[in-house]
Amino acid sequence: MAADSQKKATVSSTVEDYLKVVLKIEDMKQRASTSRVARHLDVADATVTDMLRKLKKVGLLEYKPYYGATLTRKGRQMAVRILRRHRLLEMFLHQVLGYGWEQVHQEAERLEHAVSDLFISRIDALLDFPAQDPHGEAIPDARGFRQVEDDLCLSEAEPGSYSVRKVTNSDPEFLAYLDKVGLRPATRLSLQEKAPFQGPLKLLPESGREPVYLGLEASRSIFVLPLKDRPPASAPLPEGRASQGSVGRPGRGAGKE
Amino acid sequence: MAADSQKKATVSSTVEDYLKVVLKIEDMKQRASTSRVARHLDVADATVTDMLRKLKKVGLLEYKPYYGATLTRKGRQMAVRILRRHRLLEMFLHQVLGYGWEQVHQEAERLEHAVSDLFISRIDALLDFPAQDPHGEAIPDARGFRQVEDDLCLSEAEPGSYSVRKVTNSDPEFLAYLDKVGLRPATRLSLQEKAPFQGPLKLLPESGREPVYLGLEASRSIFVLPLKDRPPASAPLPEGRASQGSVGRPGRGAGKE
DNA sequence: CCCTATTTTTAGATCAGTCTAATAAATTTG
DNA sequence: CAAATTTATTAGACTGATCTAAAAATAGGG
Repeated sequence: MAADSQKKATVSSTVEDYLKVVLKIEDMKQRASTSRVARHLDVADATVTDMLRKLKKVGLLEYKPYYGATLTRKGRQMAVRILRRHRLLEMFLHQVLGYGWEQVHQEAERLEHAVSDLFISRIDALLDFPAQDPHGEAIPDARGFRQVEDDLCLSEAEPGSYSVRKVTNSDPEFLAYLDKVGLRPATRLSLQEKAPFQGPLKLLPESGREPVYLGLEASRSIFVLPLKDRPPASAPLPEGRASQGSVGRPGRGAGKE
Repeated sequence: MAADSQKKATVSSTVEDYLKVVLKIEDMKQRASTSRVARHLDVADATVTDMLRKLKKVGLLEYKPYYGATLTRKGRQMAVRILRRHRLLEMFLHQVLGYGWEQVHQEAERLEHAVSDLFISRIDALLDFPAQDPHGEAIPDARGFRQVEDDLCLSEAEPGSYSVRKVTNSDPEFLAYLDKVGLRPATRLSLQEKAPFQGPLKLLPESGREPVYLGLEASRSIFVLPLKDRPPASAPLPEGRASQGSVGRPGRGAGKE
C-alpha cells in the first residue's frame, strides 16, 4: 500500500508493442537482439536500434549496442501489464462476444492499447478472474504475478498420454485447423513416438478421431501436460513431473460458449 | 446488395475525429468553420485548415477557404459510422460493464477507433439492438439510418410537463450532478416558467424531490418530450407535437443495471 | 590472424499531425 | 466606407515513428 509514487509515465502504443515483444523474446530465453525484435514487429532493423536507445533513455530497458535489450523492472512491469490486458481481452472476446479462438488475437492486439484500467478490471470480474486465455496461456494477475507453467513442448515430448495445455501461435489459419481436428486446450491425446528430426509428428487426439499430423513448427507451438493415469500402450511415462492439471483455478476453461 | 465497390479506404483515428466533429457541428445547424472545428478538437486553427484541405482532397468533405467544411456523402457515411460505434460502445459499457453514464464517453472515445466491425455487431446483438445510448441519444442503425428526433430543448420549452429525452453534454461533472438530482433520460419533470434570459431555470423533477436549478448552458443540453397527459397547473401544452415517447423500440432503457 | 558474411548502427529522408508567428481575408463598427 | 477587430491561411518548424542505403562492428572459417 505504499502509495503510487510511480509517475504514470504514459507510453505510446508503439512503445507498448516494443516492450511486449522484448518480454516475449526474453520469455523464450532468447537474446532480444535488434534483428529479432525487428522481425517480431515487422519493422526495419534501423528503426529498432533507434527505439531501443530511446527506451533505454526512459529507463524501460537496458540496451547494449551490438548486443540487444533487457527489460528493467519498470519495463517488465509495463510489459506484463500489456500481456495481462491482451489475454484478458482475448478471454472476454471469446466468452462474452463469442469470438473463435482464431479471431481473438487480432482484435485484442488493438484493444489492449485502447481500454482503460477500469475496463480491464470490469471484464476481469465479469469473467470471474480467469487464469488462462482461450489459447491456454496464463493471464498475469492484477499485481503482475505470472503463473509458472510446467508444461512441455510437444516437439520434445516422449511417447505417452497428454492433455493440451496451451497453443502459442496466433496464426488464425493454424488455429482454425487445430480447432477443426479437435485440438484445443484440455484436449487429451496420445503420442506413439517422439517427434522426428524431419517429417510430421503423429498424434492421436482422444475422442476417436483420425490421427493428426503436425510439422515441426506446429509441434513447437503446442504445449502439453503429461497425464499420469491410463499410461499409453507401450512407453512408460517420463517420471516426476506429473503436475496434474490444476495449474490454475478451475475456472470455465476455454470452451466455446 | 450492389456489392462493396467502395474501396475500404481506411482512415486514421485523427481523420475519424475530424469527421465526427464536422458531423456534430452540421447537426447543430452551424457552419463547420475552421475555428469551430478547432475548438471542438482542441487543436490550433492552422492545424484544422491543413486537415480540412486534406480531407477535401480525399473526397470526405467540401471545403471553401474562409468558409468551412461540409461533409460529402462518403464523409457523412463515415462520420455516422463512428457515431454509431461510439454510442453502441457507450451503451455496452453502461449495460454490460456497469459504467456510470458520466464514465462512458471518455472510454468510448478511445474504443470507437479500435474495435472491429465484428465487435460492433456482436455488442449490438448482445444489447438487443438498442435505439438509444445512455444519454438518450439515438444510435444510428447498421445501414447508417438515423432516427429523427422530435424533442425540444429545455431552454426553449414552454411551461408544462415533460419527459427527459436526451442530454447532449458529456462533461462527467455535469452528468454526475444530473444523476444526483435524479435527472436522467425518461425522468418526468415539470416546468413552471420559460427559461429566463438571465439566471437559472427552475425544474421540478417528478418523484417529489427538491426543485433543480439549471444555468442556460445546462438547459441547452437537455432535450425533452412534452407529456400530453396530466397537464401542468397553469399553462396549456404547446400543441401538435405530442410524439409520445416511443421514438425507439422499448429496449432496456438506460437504467443502471 | 585475416577475410568474408552477418548483424548492427549511422546518416539522411519521409510522413502525419501538430505548433507558433506572421500575413491576409472577411466582418463589424464608428 | 474605412478603420478596427476577428477569423483564416500561409510559412516554417517540431515530434514520433518509420524507411533505405551506406558504413561499422562482430563472428566464423581457413
